[in-house]
Amino acid sequence: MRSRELPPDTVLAWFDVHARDLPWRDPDTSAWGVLVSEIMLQQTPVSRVEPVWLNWMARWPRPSDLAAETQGEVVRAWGKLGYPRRALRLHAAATEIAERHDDVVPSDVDVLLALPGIGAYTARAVAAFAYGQRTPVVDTNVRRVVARAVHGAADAGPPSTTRDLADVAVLLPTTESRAARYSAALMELGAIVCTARSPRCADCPVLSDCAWQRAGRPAYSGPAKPVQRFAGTDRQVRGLLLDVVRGSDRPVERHRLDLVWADAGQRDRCLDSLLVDGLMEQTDEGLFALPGER
DNA sequence: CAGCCGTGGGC
DNA sequence: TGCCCAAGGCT
Repeated sequence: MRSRELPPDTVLAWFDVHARDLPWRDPDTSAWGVLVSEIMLQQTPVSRVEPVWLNWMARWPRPSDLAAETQGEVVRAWGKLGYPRRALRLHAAATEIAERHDDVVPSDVDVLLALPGIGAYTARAVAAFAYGQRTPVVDTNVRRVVARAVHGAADAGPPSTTRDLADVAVLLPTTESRAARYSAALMELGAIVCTARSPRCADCPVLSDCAWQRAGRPAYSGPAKPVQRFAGTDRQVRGLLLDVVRGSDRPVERHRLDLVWADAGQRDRCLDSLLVDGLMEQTDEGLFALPGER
């Protein structure tokens, strides 16, 4: 099955010319490097990931290198990428890969899915981009591109993994290597042309085939998307607390943490949740440190 | 499955 | 400014 709106030849030719030169796209990048990039890129812009990824790969070129590190060092190297539990999960995944997969990142989607921090998107991204497999890779960019070009809608509706995967599966070219590259191309199209706000339709390779364009670019009519607050949430407070500990080379006193947020109840709750998550530990003297750095 | 989990940049 | 958005995953 071929898509009239997203023809592989057109999309691939565009990608050949316009693909960004990202370090994890270097042909020499290992499957481990691809996996690390995909975890870091979850909900995080490319520009912030690049320097951290370069440092990370120079320091821990194999899963076993990361597995040998303390959790605290890993959380510290994660820096301010956000969602630091990803760092712990990546460390746990590296440990499993080192111990149970002979230090080789699995290529099978179902095996990848069993690793911590790897879900429907990341498993298929690794299978496609590290191992060249033909499998639908569906992220927010792809969902938007398909919603517009194929379905004629301004944006994708609520995500449904099963439906989204089937939706994209029928678009993939038959040839394995072309399919993998096509997946990367759809993501790139969504990232730099078919963007969420003010899409650059004039630069789009499939403008003349686009169903949304054909329909006169109607406004989004689906259900309202839930807006994520941040200011004042536990997420913000956790971030502030962890930042204090992450920025210190020795365990910090409770008083230092009390300074970052006035509401003692919320502060205590967040501190406790950080301890429960394993992002922090308390020393015998009652000081706070990154895990494994007591 | 809806809500939660960081952070910063653009408009 | 406040809001939206950024290569999601987990419970």
